[in-house]
Amino acid sequence: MISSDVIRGYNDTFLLSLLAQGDSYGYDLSRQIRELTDDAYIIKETTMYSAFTRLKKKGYITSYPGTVTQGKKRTYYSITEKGKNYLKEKRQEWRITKEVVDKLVGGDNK
Amino acid sequence: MISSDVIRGYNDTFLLSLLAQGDSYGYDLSRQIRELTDDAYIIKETTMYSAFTRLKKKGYITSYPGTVTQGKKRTYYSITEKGKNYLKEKRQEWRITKEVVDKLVGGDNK
DNA sequence: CTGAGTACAACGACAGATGAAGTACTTTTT
DNA sequence: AAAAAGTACTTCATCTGTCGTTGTACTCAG
Repeated sequence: MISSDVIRGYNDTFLLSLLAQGDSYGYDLSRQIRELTDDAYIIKETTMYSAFTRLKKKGYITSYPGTVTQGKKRTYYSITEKGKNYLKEKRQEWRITKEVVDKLVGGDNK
Repeated sequence: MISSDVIRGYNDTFLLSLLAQGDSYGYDLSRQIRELTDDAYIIKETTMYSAFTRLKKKGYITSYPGTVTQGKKRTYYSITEKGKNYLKEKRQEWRITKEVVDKLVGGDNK
């Protein structure tokens, strides 16, 4: 199980990437992450909610109250144009990061 | 230019990976990193030297004074067996991390 | 009525990265 | 001969994202 610390700073990008496919709320996004990675990565609740705060402050997402279906009321999140641009940059950055780390971690890793 | 924060936690692995090819000293290792990545990643001095302290404390490297050739005296570093095992684990981890992030950053990134 | 699941929030602690500054000696440039 | 640039390392305080703990609040299955 990959630690969140390993991919530090990319949690924001994960959330934005999922939100780019449609509005959603915290609990569901964390479930999506877990399922997409076959339990290889499970985002911590605290990590996720502090990410939302950060993303909102930066203007990358907006939030609105959702319909209460189960338990506590949901908060839905929506990606903004600014958020989409940031996501684009991050996707580009990830491509370069991969190459850089591959070279340096090296060891003929097949 | 990739920030060290992006690949947080992997600086230790970079240094170990280079030391696995032979003993070296700080300044030279930082130069190797810069050249290997074509200036795409330049490790900060403070980041590197604090990494050495950490790696020594964990028993992944040992150090010994080198011959003074230019300026201040060099400190050479050597990877230990424990360090080699850690490096192996990290290389494995990186392979998984790449897959996980690829899935989550997604967006048909070509 | 108890426990598991859904859904979120506040708080303090931690660790790696960073910026700024300093030490010390050598080589190159002006 | 003085200044600047390069080599090589150190100390210290600060920042930021993550993590652990705890708490709130409601629903549903047994």
